[in-house]
Amino acid sequence: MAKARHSRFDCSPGCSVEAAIGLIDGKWKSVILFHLLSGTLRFNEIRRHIVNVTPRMLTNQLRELEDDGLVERKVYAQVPPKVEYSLSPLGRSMQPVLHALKAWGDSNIGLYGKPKEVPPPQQADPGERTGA
Amino acid sequence: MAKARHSRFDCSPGCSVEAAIGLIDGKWKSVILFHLLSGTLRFNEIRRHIVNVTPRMLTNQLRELEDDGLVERKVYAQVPPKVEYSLSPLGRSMQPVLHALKAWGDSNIGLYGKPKEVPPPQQADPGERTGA
DNA sequence: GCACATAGTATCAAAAAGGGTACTGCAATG
DNA sequence: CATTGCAGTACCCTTTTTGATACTATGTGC
Repeated sequence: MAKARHSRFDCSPGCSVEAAIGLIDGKWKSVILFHLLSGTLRFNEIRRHIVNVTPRMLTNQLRELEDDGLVERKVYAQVPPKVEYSLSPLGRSMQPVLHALKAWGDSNIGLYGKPKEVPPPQQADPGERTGA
Repeated sequence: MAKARHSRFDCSPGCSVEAAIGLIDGKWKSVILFHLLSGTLRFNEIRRHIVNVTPRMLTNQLRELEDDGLVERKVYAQVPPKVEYSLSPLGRSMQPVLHALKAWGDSNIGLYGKPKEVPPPQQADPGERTGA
């Protein structure tokens, strides 16, 4: 994220982890990056890839990604505007992360946004807060 | 994981990425998970690991992680309360992601939360928006 | 003339997310 | 007796993020 919303780094070992996700959180960023892994895309192409993203949001996220140096934006001075977005080398270096994320999601999330149910061992009351 | 099983589903491929990220975003979640990778911790231990986290926030994030099945919470009915947090199997399966994140952060972030500067080739005006 | 497509902006609003501080109950410690 | 530590809660507030819509400019196609 462009504005270090994620904490001030006093640098416990988790810092770099946090910093890294800080750059790819945001509702659409990771997805945008993921799509860009496959190649350069134009604004409306991304829009069509990611249903439900409004132009405002897309611009927003793309700008932040650009500001963070993960994405490159190339404008063609044509009459029907043409703007291409692609990963920068830095963005491309994010590939392992994105793949790890996707791999995890594919195997642990039921494609509906929630983690798969882990069958509880033999709990009578799985939802209890275990209050003493 | 290249193809596992095709989710015969119209969700764009980025979905699982987004879902995965959705579970570990939040200002402190990834750091908490990261610390828990090393082993079980008690509430105040985590607090001490992550400077600047307020109890409210910590509870908050831990509860969300618990709700998402990534973290397990174990309460001991002792008099000075004792609560242990540890990764669930699902949370542990996040390890590759967390490590990828950390690896990326370590090599691409200057420990101050910003991506390392990529030395610009020979640009006189690095900040231009390239407006058509 | 009119609509369409491109790549966005502008303007408004609502909802999350994050944050601070004070406070709880109880036992052991000093 | 007062204090400390544990594991949080309660309350209230600010900031950030997300969102829908409508609107811009321009050239092409009908």
